[in-house]
Amino acid sequence: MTHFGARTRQLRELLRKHDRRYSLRQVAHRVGVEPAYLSKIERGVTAPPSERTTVRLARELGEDPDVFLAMAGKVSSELQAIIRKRPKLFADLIRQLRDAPDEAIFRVVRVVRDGEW
Amino acid sequence: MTHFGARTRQLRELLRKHDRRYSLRQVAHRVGVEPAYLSKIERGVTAPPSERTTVRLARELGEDPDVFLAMAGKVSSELQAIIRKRPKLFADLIRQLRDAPDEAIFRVVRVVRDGEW
DNA sequence: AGATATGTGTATCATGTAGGACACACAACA
DNA sequence: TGTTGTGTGTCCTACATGATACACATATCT
Repeated sequence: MTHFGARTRQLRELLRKHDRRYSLRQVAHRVGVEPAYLSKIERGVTAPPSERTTVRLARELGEDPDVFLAMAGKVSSELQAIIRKRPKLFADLIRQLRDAPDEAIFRVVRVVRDGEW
Repeated sequence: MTHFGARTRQLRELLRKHDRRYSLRQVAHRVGVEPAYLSKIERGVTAPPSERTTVRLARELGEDPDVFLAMAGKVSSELQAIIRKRPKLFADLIRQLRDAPDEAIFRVVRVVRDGEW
């Protein structure tokens, strides 16, 4: 398991090869944090940042926010809010799908999306 | 929306009518917190307690832990862990079901449970 | 060579989270 | 009437979270 910071650095350095505006300092500036802080995050000296900062970082680096949040050990507060509105239903559903193959979950998404009920 | 503390007090006082072991002090003792703390929780003076304490309280009062956690503004860390393992899949699924009627979600649970795929 | 940019070490801080300790007033009970 | 139990007010605290500020050495342009 490669930690959150390592992944951040990896993405940033990849982008940097074609665009030198992806220095640690410039990314930190665009994301709205101090360079020293981003440095510590990338090296894993500090725990991953807040949800807000994690999402900004994800957008900046072209990563999926939900995936990036997951690597940061978090679940989007938006998703949590959806679950909290109908806790029993969603808790049952999620536990039910815990060991289901990706394909099965994806099928559910598709079926619901296409309203084939 | 009746807050977490009010609901706790309500459940406790209901149980107390038939069993005087459901005094605030005794419940607090069994749950493992100070009476003064539980008092503050029930009156909403303090924010809802930790996940651990919330779940103990739920069990003590015969409430569903997921529902109780939801009232406390939280989502079980167990459920979060499941989501974090496949963030894209679960994020899509949950957003997809945000506005679905209860019945539709329940049907999904049932279908997956019975393996009718 | 000089200016500018880069990553990092060290120190510090504000706020939130999750409670514990203790005393007090009141009610019930024997 | 004393003892026991009950709920609550006040004060305090340990730890985690989420960062900032600043200085410094090094690397990169011009």
